[in-house]
Amino acid sequence: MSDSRVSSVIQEWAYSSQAHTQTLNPTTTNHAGSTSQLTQMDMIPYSQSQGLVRGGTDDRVTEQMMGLSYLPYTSSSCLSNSSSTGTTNHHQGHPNTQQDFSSFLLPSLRAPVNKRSISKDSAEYRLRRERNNIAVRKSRDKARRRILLTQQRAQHLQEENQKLQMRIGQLTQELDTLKHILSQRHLHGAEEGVAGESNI
Amino acid sequence: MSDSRVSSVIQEWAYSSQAHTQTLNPTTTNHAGSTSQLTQMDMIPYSQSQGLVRGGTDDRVTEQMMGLSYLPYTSSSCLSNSSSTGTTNHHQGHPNTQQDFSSFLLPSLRAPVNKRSISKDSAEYRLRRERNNIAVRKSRDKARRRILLTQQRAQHLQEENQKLQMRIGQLTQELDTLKHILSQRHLHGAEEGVAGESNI
DNA sequence: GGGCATTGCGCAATGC
DNA sequence: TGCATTGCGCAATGCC
Repeated sequence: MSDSRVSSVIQEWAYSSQAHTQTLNPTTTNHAGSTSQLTQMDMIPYSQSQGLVRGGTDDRVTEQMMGLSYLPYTSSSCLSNSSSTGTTNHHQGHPNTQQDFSSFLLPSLRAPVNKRSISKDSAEYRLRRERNNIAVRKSRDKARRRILLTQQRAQHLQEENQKLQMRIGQLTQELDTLKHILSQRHLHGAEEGVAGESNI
Repeated sequence: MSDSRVSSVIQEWAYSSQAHTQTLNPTTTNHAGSTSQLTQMDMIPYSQSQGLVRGGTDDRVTEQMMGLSYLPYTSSSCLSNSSSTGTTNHHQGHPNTQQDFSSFLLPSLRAPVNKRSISKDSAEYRLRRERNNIAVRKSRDKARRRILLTQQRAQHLQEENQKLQMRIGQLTQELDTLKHILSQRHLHGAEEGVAGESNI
């Protein structure tokens, strides 16, 4: 769940440093910076934060936190950037004047040199994209259903809560009544006892 | 809330017919077709479906429906399409061989002829995009918080429900006890009454 | 009308 | 390897 913007930006930058030639702004890395504020909440995967809503008692999340996370990443302009075929428009903003420093980066951050030349035109790329798009739609439908179910569950629980509260009120009142009767009868019984004795 | 793909596709197509020159597939309109299946659920605006979870009892939404909505829209390839500056990559897929039929469309569906020539390079465009991006992040943060709160609410309600159930159990038992005592005392009182009379 | 808010979508990174 | 999840930007549309 780690913030993908850092790596993606670096990677994109690395990409651009080897093949792209766009006019971009050197301010993009702020993306990662400003968003890292809302990590904690965002980082909770659905399977954990929602799954079966189990876990115990420490699911509480400080809701107060995370504000302003939507402030402009950099308010940079991010003007265009058509990659090999002008298809992508994401993670723009890295100066083309950038030299290839990828060799100084950790291997994990280095640009995937010739990652099978993701041609973006290749049928394989389109196939993968299309499959991912399907998966994305599927996943989002699932998420929507999950959210809706949670809302309905909360609604149902609230209604049930009210009924239970009312039931408790009834029981309590009934209990009070019986207690009162009992105490009365107790007194009455004592009086009767006295009266009986005086009758003899 | 209506499916935006229809109009967007038409609009994009109209756009392309007047200025763009890409090689695209004429299969895009299917997008609208396949997604219209999951409307009902998707169409519920947060302000209504979640807002203050008020409204009454008709919030129920047929959860059974909507499945397979993630099936491929068209499995079309949607190869690239760098608009004026190669920035966008959405709603692609409209043959450049298309002629301008926009004049035959209803005014509301017609392409916004020279909608101030959304140059995509203009500072105004970037300004609007950036503002929208900020709004989108803000809105999504809000949605995430809302979802989390709903989950926590459901969790809390469930716990409270269990406590209430236990309380009801206690009260019921106590009530039974008192009722038993009362019935016993009733018998006892009757016996005492008989015993007293026979004593006379 | 102008601006922010929502929402569906595709892309890319990453998780599993 | 492939599907699932998630953040992001774009565009359309809703809502003042």
